Amino acid sequence: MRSVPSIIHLDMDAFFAAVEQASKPSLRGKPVIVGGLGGRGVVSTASYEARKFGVHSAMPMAQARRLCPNAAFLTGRFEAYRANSEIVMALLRERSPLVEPLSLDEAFVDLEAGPYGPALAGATPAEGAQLVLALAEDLRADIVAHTGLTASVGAAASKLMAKIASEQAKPDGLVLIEPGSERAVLAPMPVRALPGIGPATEQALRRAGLTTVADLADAGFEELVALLGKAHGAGVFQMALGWDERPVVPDRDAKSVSVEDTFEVDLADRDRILREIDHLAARCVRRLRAAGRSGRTVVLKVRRFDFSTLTRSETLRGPTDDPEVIGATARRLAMQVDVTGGVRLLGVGVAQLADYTQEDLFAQLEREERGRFRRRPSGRPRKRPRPPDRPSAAGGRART
DNA sequence: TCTGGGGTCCTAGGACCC
DNA sequence: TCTGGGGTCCTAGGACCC
Repeated sequence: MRSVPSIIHLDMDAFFAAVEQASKPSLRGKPVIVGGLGGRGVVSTASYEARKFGVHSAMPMAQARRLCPNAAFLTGRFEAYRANSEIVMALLRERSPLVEPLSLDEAFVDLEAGPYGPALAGATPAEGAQLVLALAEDLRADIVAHTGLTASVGAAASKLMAKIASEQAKPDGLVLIEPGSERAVLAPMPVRALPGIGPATEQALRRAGLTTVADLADAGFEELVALLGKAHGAGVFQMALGWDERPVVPDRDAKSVSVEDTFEVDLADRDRILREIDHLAARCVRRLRAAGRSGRTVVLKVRRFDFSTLTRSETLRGPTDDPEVIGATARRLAMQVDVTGGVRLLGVGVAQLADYTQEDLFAQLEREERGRFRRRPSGRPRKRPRPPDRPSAAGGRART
């Protein structure tokens, strides 16, 4: 691991709410809550003023209203957030070409690959740390100057520790973790401080008597793998030791595109459900095409009245960006789902993405195939009838 | 007060192939 | 007849993150 803390993690403070406050002075210093305003909305971002009342992300909006009735409640304005995000990301890229955005408001930057890389590489650890601190403060000031928004920055020798540092820096702060001090810094922290450990993993670890990161390190590789499975267990053990060699990777291609809608009132009518699926498919395709991609696997997501959520997917013979094909596939999948009692959410997504195909030959094939089936004399089953929860998959592949 | 929307990665079983 | 073993693809679900 490097001896200079030249990886930084930047996290904008209460980003959506802060953008609203920056663009509307009357909101400054007041609680602002951004999220879904409908009956089933949740909080997307709460300003720090609102957090004092106990409001936080993912909280149902109705609860937020009870806790903080005098807040300004706003729906998201994503164009504004995206515009501010682009300004911030551009400022990061001035510091290094190695910028890895994690979301609109968060990114890793590897300063070693930037203009100060040589200086950092040639520096003693102490000099290097001083230089990183100066660069990070300059960055934070630059962001305020260009956007009026504050950011918290963590600097360390790895992504893991930079992320932990930025968490400690919030809000509007800068924290540097000295290379070599990783284990000592992590040891007293609760396991939840490690990225990738959520409520379920925390519970599993607690049942085994492990509550701090030091406990994880002491437990050892074998026990963590037995408890959490191969990949997760091994990853958690490495993190517990402060060990992380993951590079900062810019320009990661999306692996799936999806859209979903939660309805104000559950949908019970099958025809209405099928119409909604068509709309979702059209929206999904718009996003797919905007990204210049096409997809081979169509995924339907259904959340029922009781919040039970299931997915059904079908892999086509080739990638498509045809809304007719994606819509028809999703509708077909919907016919396999029991919707009695009602549906609160529908989603349509596409995975196994490929770069845009000019001719979209596979969509043609899919259309021809459907046409053939329609012409088939009625009453005759096409091929073998599909079992209700097992759509044909291998059969399609064999004809490719 | 019931619980958004957009993603990522992992696991596990069955099909299929050699 | 009590029956391999590995690799890959597909599907479903779950945990997690912002």
